[in-house]
Amino acid sequence: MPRRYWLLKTEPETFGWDDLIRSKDRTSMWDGVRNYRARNYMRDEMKIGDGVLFYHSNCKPPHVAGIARVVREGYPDPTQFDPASPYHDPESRPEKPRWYLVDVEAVRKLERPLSLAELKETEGLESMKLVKRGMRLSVQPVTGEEWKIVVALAKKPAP
DNA sequence: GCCAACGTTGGC
DNA sequence: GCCAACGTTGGC
Repeated sequence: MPRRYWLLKTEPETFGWDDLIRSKDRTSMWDGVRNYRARNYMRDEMKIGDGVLFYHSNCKPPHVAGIARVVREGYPDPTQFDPASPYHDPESRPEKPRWYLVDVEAVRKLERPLSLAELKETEGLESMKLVKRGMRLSVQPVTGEEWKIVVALAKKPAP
């Protein structure tokens, strides 16, 4: 089974790379995702050991900050059952949960942040979902080739 | 099941 | 702050 790769978007104001590093075991639940396609990826397709590009959105500039990995596979997002949580979903029942998540663990920070603008200009990433306009999905598959290019790009000096 | 209205995302 | 893209809602 070949390892797969993903990109997870997060707003650094809400939960950023430094928050993941400060988490116990540098690991966190990826909670609060309320989109069915993203849910399906986490519930059905993300496997232990899969690589994750940790992407900061809604900041200046938006960028990939680090590399993480999946350490626990799809299970129900507990925040959906918590009335005090902003992610509470009153229509979801514990016997038939609507929302799933995975746990991710920080692997390492990139040598330098890779801005969206730079990724857009990088050869080989033209069809990466992230660089497509209007791509809002917060959990995206990344191809092995794209992963290699991104990891190698971070080792090069900033343009 | 269609689709218009509306809300959210998120880069710019 | 703007606005394009896109998901969701709800009337029919």
